[in-house]
Amino acid sequence: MPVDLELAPKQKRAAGERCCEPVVYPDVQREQALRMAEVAKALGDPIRLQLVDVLRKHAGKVCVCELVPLFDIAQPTLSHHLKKLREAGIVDSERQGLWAYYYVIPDALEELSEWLS
Amino acid sequence: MPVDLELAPKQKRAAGERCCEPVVYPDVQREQALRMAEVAKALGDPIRLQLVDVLRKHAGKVCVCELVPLFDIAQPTLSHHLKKLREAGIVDSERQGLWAYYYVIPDALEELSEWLS
DNA sequence: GTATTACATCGACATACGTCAGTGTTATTG
DNA sequence: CAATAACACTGACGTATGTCGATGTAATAC
Repeated sequence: MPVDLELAPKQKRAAGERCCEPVVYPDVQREQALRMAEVAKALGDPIRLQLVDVLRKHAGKVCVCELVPLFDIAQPTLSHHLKKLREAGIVDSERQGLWAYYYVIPDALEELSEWLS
Repeated sequence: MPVDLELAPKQKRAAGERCCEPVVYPDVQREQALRMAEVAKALGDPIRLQLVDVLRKHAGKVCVCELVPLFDIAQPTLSHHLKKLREAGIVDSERQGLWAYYYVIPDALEELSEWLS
């Protein structure tokens, strides 16, 4: 997942010259960076990261009522975090009666994971 | 990298009963989540993610003056992003005369990368 | 010395974020 | 029907963020 991009070689600067030439920016990578940054941003909160951890570990679907006591935050705050994860495309939910079951969307983390490795 | 944590099994709720028992929260995972979330947060901006991408690709050290023309932002803004990456422990820099050279700290992304995979 | 270059820091701004108490919505219980 | 439970949404709050122009700092060129 590299940027298709060549950097100008470094060299001693002559008098009154800029140190480097401008480089063309490839739009190819831009949208991918936007997608991955969105995922990373959603994981950039310790509670959300642990939420994803729990959901991934329990490969099935987990009831919100089981998540609430795991964290020292109010229920609306947890609901807010789950919404953020939903908006980032990392998790999805299913209603069953009174309960809401959350699960990690398969391969949602794959692009970022591969770029990181 | 799992959370050491057991979830209460789901079951039909009897009249007037809560749907699940409270669960003990393990502090073991907490600090790891804080570290990984800090890294993820730093990667949660498309420009910073691309900065890391460029620096990783060019395994050596890259002059700031080569990074500026790659992005459509002012130089102080880029400096700000580099500072964020430094504070997150992802990159470090070296001064050489007028130039500053940035590089990715080896293994800085490893913990998050392994957790994601 | 002065001028110029590379980069960081400062101050300001609008926006986004994490958090909560309160409220609303929907489904189940009795 | 009314009461209760699970969860989402609203509005408010202080704080953090991304951005820029202006300024500061240190090194090189003349």
